Amino acid sequence: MSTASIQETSYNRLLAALPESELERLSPQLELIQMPLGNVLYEAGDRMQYVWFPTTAIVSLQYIMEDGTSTEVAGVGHEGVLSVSLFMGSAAPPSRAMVQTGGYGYRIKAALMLEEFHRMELLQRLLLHYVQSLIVQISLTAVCNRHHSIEQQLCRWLLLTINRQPSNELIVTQELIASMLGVRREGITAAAGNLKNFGLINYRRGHITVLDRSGLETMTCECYQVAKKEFGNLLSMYTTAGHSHSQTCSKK
Amino acid sequence: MSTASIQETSYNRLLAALPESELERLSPQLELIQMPLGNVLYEAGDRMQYVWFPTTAIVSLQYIMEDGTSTEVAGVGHEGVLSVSLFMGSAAPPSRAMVQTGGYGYRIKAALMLEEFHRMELLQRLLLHYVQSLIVQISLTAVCNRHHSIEQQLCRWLLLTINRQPSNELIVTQELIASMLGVRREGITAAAGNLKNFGLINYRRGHITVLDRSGLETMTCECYQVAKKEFGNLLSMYTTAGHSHSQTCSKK
DNA sequence: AATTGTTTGTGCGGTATCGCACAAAGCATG
DNA sequence: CATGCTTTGTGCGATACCGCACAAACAATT
Repeated sequence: MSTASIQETSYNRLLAALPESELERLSPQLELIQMPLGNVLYEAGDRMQYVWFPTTAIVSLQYIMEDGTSTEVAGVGHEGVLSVSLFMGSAAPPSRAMVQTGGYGYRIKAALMLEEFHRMELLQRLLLHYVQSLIVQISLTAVCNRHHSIEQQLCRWLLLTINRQPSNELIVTQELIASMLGVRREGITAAAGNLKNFGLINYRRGHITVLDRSGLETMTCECYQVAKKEFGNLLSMYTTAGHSHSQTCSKK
Repeated sequence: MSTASIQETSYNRLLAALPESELERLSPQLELIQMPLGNVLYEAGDRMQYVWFPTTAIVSLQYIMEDGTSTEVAGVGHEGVLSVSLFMGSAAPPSRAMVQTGGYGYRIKAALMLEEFHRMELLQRLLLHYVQSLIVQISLTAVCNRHHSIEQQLCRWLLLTINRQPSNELIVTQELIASMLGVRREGITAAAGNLKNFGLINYRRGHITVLDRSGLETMTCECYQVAKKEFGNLLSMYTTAGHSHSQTCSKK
């Protein structure tokens, strides 16, 4: 099938881990391709046409921010696969996949790959889809840690937290928030003091009350909106009028 | 079944999204419980006994570092579920789950929940397990961004990258590495200069050669070892002598 | 009402990283 | 081998955050 041994299907560890029978079923669909440096497999939000299994290439998953700057949240080499979101039930990936080290890999049409998942129970689909949202959230955390101020992160944390509960009064100490965000307690004190001066929140020992939600939303970083939207999409997809048969339909 | 409306199963959005028939099958197994503040559902590495669906409680997923300090990588409220690693094929979670806002939730024995996944094809299990490793990697990125120096992060990045390719010479500019790690190019220049002085690496325009791998390993942060081990476990589980029938066996 | 322990506020020097500006070195191309 | 562009090196001051120390405010308890 292929000539150079390093380019054989088995060099991708995931493909190699499949039993003979499974691999035989897939291999007619697998296409050996070059993956040159700088090649963008997909952009965030794209509808993915393929699933890639790198052999010698290394692909970088990058989270792109509004100002165009990007941060790598993970790398994918011969141990992995790209277009993971597809398996998770959402065709639109949260990050860009760009070849960071040129090389070879295999690709297979997304639709074919999805057929392997068509027998999944609804419960399984649902949970997997949630995991996808979780991945987004973790990614955002990584991004936020690198790029945004304590104040912005505090806003994000407050908003995400009150969205999950009925009241707009949180029962937490600044000390606890600090350990959540991985910063000093004094940093939280300072940031909270500012937000209080702006009239966005109020607080006393162990309690924080959100007074102006939209005010917080303007102060926080983009991470909040993205995270919120991600969960919103997930939930609306399952709670409204039954479940679409095609997993790849986009909201348009 | 339960009295207070806010504590009904439907208040957890995932449970609510299940069709009647599915929920009826699960509900006899679901146990309404209190989830008091500070309660630790599981520690990183624990064998999980339950799967939790919070209703009013909020749980924090925390990555614990060697010095005992912790960072939240994600929060889980009524939109989510805990013990996700279980669905992903690895019973040992990468992070601690601690109740951050006291409240209620439902729990179900892990073994029962796993039965819902027993019909999965091997391919599906494999891919899902990989996703779990990916989550770990993303989490580590978040942690590393917050807590470790550019120099440590550069070491980690170099090691993870050369582990994925045959040669120990990378073809990247410092500029590119900087954008990967989300820092200034000058920061990479400084860090690389140090590593060069220590004899750990050598480089020229667009090329970096790793001279002393174990030297880098001593300089990098714990994140590297964790990430490496995570992928190692994943791969060894599928490449050696067939697949264990129980997904919950620990390496001991 | 007094006491006690926890939580929050504040000040100060230290450090890592940033942003910018520009110089030096390296590679490629004609 | 000379030119030109990219990459790497260096030197600032500015800034955000840290670590520590301690004071002030608060709530719970006696």
